[in-house]
Amino acid sequence: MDIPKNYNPKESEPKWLEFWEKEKIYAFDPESKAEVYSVDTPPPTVSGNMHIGHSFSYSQQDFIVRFQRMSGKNIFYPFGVDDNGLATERMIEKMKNVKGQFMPRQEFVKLCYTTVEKIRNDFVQDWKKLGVSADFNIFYSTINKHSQKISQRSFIELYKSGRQYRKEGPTIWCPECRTAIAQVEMKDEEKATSLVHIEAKTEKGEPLVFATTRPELYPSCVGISVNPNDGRYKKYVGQKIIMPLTNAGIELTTDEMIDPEFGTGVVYFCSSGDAQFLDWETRHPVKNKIYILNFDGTMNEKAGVYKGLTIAETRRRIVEDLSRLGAVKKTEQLKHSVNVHERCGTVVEYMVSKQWYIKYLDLKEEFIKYGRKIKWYPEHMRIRYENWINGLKWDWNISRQRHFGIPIPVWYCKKCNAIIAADENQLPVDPLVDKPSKKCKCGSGDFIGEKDVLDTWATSSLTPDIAVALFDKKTQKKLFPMNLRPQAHDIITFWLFNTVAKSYLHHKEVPWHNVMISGFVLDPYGKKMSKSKGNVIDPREIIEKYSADSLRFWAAGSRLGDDMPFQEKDLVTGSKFITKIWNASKFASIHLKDYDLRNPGKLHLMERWILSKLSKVVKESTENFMNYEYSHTKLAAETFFWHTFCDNYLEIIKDRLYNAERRGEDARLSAQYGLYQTLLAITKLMAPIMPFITEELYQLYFKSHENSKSVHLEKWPDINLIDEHAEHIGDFVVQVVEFVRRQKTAKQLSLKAPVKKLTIKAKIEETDFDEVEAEIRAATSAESIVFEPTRGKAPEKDVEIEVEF
RNA sequence: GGGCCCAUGGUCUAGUGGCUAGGAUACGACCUUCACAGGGUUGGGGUGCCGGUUCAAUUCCGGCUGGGCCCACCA
Repeated sequence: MDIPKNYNPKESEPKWLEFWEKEKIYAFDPESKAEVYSVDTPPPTVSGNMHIGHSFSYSQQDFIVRFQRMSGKNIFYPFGVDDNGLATERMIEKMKNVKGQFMPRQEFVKLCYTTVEKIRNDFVQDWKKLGVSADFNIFYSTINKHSQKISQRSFIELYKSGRQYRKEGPTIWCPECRTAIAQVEMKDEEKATSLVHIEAKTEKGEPLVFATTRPELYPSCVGISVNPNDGRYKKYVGQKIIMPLTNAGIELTTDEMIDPEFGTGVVYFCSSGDAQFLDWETRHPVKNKIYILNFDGTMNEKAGVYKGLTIAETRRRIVEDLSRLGAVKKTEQLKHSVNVHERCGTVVEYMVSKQWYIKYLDLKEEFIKYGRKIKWYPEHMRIRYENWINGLKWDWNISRQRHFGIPIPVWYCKKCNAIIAADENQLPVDPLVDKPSKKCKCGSGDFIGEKDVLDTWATSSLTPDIAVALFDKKTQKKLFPMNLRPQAHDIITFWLFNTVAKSYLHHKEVPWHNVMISGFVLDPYGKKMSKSKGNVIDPREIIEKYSADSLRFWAAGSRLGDDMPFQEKDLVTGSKFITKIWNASKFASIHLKDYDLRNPGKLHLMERWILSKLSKVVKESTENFMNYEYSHTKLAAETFFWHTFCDNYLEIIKDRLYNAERRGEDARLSAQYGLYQTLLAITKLMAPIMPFITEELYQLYFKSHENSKSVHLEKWPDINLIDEHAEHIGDFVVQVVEFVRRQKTAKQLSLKAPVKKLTIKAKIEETDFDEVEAEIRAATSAESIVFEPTRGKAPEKDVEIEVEF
């Protein structure tokens, strides 16, 4: 079949997407005997559209998967979406102009469900258009019934094994929005504040001044500390410090965290709303904590006369009252960064309430051990994982006071307060609607359902289980542990770590054998892209303008794990590559019209040369793909194709292809063989990176000779025809041709301008030269060639060339 | 403040203890009917700064500067 003049990705890409889907090219086959390669695909958050960072990292993982598929593996590549998180909740609130907290939970959840259901398909479309070769029929959503069941079962299992417990703990709270928020919802903000120096007295009546930026928390003060090495205060340590206004007596303790340089070197700790306190408390347990804040940010009765006041009012009043007593010694203005709720800008408070935790601090060493059982690509990313584990201070809080999430599957007995977990066979449950399957041990049938939901990470850390559980037990064994977890480096500490933790707790097994960590896309100046900076790039526009293949080609240009600044002009390279391989294939198809895959008995030296070079490129490409170094494969294949194959090989064999009557049919057949084999191999090498153009070329030409339905089901090239001697002679030919080109360019002559006499001295035997003389003559348009072997004469250069025009 | 990573022509990158540091893009010159003007050939242009190890450093080590991600953040 003829190859048309031009290639149009706008027509071609949708055509092949449809073809792949219809022909189920990427379908997982549970019955296949082939080795399984399973991938724990990251489920993107349903909160808008695919961004450029997604297109970068999903392309990179897809290169690897496509390579593994062509290597004969039975690919398990599911696709999920994450739609139970805060991001989704916020998106729905914005889309529908509602506030979840002011709606009945059932109603809000229903709204989320139906909305997400509607947009999910469009959302996933972006990933298909990128050419991600997932089996989109193996699909899950982290809020669907299936995931709810898995997630709730995980909860119950951990509860029964004693790993899951409930206790009072701090929550990050926004007093303005009156809701618990997650760490990711906070941002830093520089705020001007005043540091108030307050004078207390020691037991013996000596003054002791401490400084605070949070005087409003004064009534909840439960501790006061200095640095153990601070000589100024050593003599007071252990004494009761008498606080002005409240007359509370608080023991002066020491703590390493105190910076003697800051303020006065004396710090007070308040059990309400203060993040510092939480850290301090781990070393100084406090029996009688005082909570003075209501969830709406006002003071409660524990604050005494300040009851009912807001934080700001309390602050002003307390400073006034202390001043009246003469206890305020100084007020310094300073700037510091505080955590605020990113949506409303309110400074967050740490409130104490009942929360569910997974106990895992005792497993740090195990987690590190498991991390070392996994192969990391790139290797150094493991260090981030270990740093995170070593720094863990709290158990894993998995409860959230939110609306749209997977319900925590427990009830509390109204009579005896016992916790009743749901039965596994009644999952999924909503304790606010459903009832336990049996009565409480105390005999009561009256329950209160847990209203909190699970944090999104509690579920997304189960993606291997969720995906694998879509199949029967026998198949599951082949799928788990999975082969690969691909993801970006920003969530090593969340998603990756949490998944290892859950896998340890449930299976005593690593969730996957390999992880590949992608980098970030930065803006053209190397800065982070963010919506607020307005420097984001929409990958859909890039695909529209340049094609998905070009975008993927660009994504293949960065080494795994490296961040890459985005510059639109870099997309041009991919488009040019497409044009080049299109035209080269067009050329080949013209000259291969009468070719029927015959293997010529004897190969011409230039064919032995190109096939030897090709063998090395294939070997290099294969090794690099096996090590997740797709960028090296791309570079090797690209350079080989453009320079070795197009610039030199094609130019050199033209004479034999066009002039069979003069050069002989055998010479032509040899060239056809080299042309076919090499171009087919290049097409296959590039198929994982540019799935569309390679499919187009395969379908247009190669398919009639090969027997796969798609290039993506073809066998990965395996060619081993290394011939060092042929390479040496072939390289010599190229060297001569390039030298003559340079001479012509220097004289501003056409490359086809005839050369009167070409004189070559080289360390090459005459017999070898005879084999390639005709090639040199044709490629240089030389009228006469004088060749002289230099042999043992040891000239300065291996090759000396003279050109006479 | 801590951890990890990165630093190569204007821009994006490859690579190496020693050949003339490779490619892409941008730019200049020339070529062009035989696959390709979204082309070909060719040219100029580069190892962030300071120190150390070494016969020799772009490569190894230390520091600095700049950038990225994560963590902790000042009572």
